[in-house]
Amino acid sequence: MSIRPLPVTFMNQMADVLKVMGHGYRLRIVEFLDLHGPTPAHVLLAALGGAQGLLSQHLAKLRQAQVIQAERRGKEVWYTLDTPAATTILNCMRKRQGALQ
Amino acid sequence: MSIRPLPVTFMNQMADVLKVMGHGYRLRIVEFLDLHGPTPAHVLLAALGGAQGLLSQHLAKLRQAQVIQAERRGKEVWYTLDTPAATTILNCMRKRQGALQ
DNA sequence: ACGATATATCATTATGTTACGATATGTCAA
DNA sequence: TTGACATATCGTAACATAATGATATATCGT
Repeated sequence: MSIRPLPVTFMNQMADVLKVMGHGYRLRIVEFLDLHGPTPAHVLLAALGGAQGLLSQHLAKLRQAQVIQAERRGKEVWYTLDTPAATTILNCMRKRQGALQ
Repeated sequence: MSIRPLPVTFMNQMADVLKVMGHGYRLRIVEFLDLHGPTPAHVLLAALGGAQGLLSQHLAKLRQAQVIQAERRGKEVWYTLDTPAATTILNCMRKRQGALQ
């Protein structure tokens, strides 16, 4: 039972997801959501720092790539991880921590 | 035993790896090496297509991020996957294929 | 030393990304 | 409806990346 190459279009989709996660700030957003579950943006802002507009832009990119989901609750917008792929990649990183540095 | 946030410097390193893999052509290079093992560049070129100089540039990026390793054997340069993280990410993608689309 | 093959690098252009500051929108409470 | 809070978007400058065509380097056989 040999492993076949994945379809090129699928590879390109996955490349987009990897690319979006391939940014320190966004990766920290993803990690925070993985550790703490659904979180409103202002809590992310307090935890991660930086300018409000910048956080919003990064959240938008993660949303576009369907890595996270947004849901408004009153004044707040709550963000949630939307793909188990993100958690899998994080866990892979956690396992490797120490081995790479 | 709760999971702690990964160190920021480590996160940034991993973000670089994800970013480098976040490109369709490079992702296909990584997949090919994962499926076929060590491979000389001209075989990759025949398999993946594109301009020779472009392949070389992408290989250089993957090398810089320590995703692959290069070893000259005579006229050829053989490339090998250098981090199990790449295989883990690929396997994650394989599991998810079909679920995303 | 020469030609052929394999790979890397360079210069350039086009395009995309990031961060910043400012401004706009949405929601609620008084 | 006004103010306060939460979030999103816009314009822009700095910077990074991608692809192309051309050229350079490396290795081998003759």
